[in-house]
Amino acid sequence: MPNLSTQTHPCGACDFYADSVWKPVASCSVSILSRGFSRKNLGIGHPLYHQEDENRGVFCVSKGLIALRTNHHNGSSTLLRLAYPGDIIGFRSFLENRPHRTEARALLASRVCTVARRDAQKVVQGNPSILARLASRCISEIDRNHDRIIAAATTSNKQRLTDILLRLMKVHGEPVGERLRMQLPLSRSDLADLIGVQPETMSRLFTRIRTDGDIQVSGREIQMLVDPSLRRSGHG
Amino acid sequence: MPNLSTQTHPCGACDFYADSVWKPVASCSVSILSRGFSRKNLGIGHPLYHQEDENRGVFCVSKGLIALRTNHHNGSSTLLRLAYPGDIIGFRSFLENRPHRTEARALLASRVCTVARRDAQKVVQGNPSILARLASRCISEIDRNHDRIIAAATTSNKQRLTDILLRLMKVHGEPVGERLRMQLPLSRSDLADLIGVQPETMSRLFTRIRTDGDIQVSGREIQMLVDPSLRRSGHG
DNA sequence: CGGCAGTTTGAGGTACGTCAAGAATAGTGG
DNA sequence: CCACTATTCTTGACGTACCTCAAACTGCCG
Repeated sequence: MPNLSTQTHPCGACDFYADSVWKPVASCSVSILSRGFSRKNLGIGHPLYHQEDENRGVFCVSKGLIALRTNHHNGSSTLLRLAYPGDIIGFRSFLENRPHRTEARALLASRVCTVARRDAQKVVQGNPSILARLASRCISEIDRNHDRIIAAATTSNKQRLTDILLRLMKVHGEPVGERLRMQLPLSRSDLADLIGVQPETMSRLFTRIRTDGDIQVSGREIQMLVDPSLRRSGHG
Repeated sequence: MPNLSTQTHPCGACDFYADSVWKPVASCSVSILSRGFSRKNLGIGHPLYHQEDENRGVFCVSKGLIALRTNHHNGSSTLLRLAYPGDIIGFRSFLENRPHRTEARALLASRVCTVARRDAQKVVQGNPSILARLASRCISEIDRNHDRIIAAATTSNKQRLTDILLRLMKVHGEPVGERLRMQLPLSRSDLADLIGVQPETMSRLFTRIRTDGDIQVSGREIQMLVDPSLRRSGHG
């Protein structure tokens, strides 16, 4: 039975507490936050929510990797975002009170913290600075989207794939001698959905990257030098 | 000399007052809002702000059409948004307290209302529901960006240009007999920057659309049937 | 051993980028 | 009103990259 007056913040022990959207929750509201708080483990491939689902709250990735994807009528899909620990997802449907427009699915074994919709609304109403932090997350998403739109318009698909591999390596890579190695958390199809090409083209892009020699590719295992000075390769 | 207690809302006479982000301003804060409020006319091609400029406030388009564009190092540029009356622009740099990442420039003779940065901050702090409305505008921008990313990945450039022309016609078109006619507010280069192709390709896309026969093109003058059932043409 | 999903490879068609030149348009000044 | 210029737009030619359909291959699991 928790003591309401001294109740600890549910995110207090989280690595990302300093930047948590829930950090500004005042002590008197911590009990509401705690009431709506729950944690959930997701195995690889398991969904957190589906497209068109009603919003159940605000989700925060605590561990692993979540893919946000929209499925199209013709069966294809587009990968819109990779959500890492510390990232908030589901905030659009929460703030606009509408169904999800993307599905969220674990690419790696993941852990997600949820603040149930009703309680999240109460806490946000009682503390505007949470809304300010949510707005900041919105703006980060806008920035990411703009970067992606610009990259799609100005950069070759091969270069964009290289950029993605470098970014993934920074997060997932582990040093092996003077190299970095990672197990790709994404299938070729997922990468194709991320770049916006067909799976066959993605396969051919890997062929071209492999023959360039800077990046070693063997199935989902990727290796490269620790500090690859390969941002040069032009827009081909 | 305005009577502070009964001061009228500066947006009160605006057509978009019902959805204005400043509508929730309480009567006691109207004086602050009014203090920071100014209106400005922009001739065609004139800038509202430049890329890298410090934020001067929150801007609301009152009349005309504003293009938000990012210029790249190599001299090219990408058109990220067309802002119409009622739209808020410059909110990212305002909320995040950072320089603009886009430039804003009038495509048509325009009028823009500004709430100066310092006063806007005060008013927002005093009324969280304004922040909620700003967040809602952020989400609209995210939705637009997602639609664009999806369209770029799944739709042919010819179809995307057709979609843009239809959307522009809804706003700018005027009936002439059983047809709609408009003067394109965008140059071929601007449209190329919007779709993400080269100007030469944009010219060829127009050639192909013209030969399809559903849309008549003559320079910047576009005509089509009032209710064109031409959403059919596939992804060719 | 036999499926099965994910991936790769091949062949042919289409569309886009690039460089280049030419045509149309708008703006300017006489 | 015309001539002139600058800009914008169009067209051509050629190489590259992507899409589509198809088939073969891989690893994995039953």
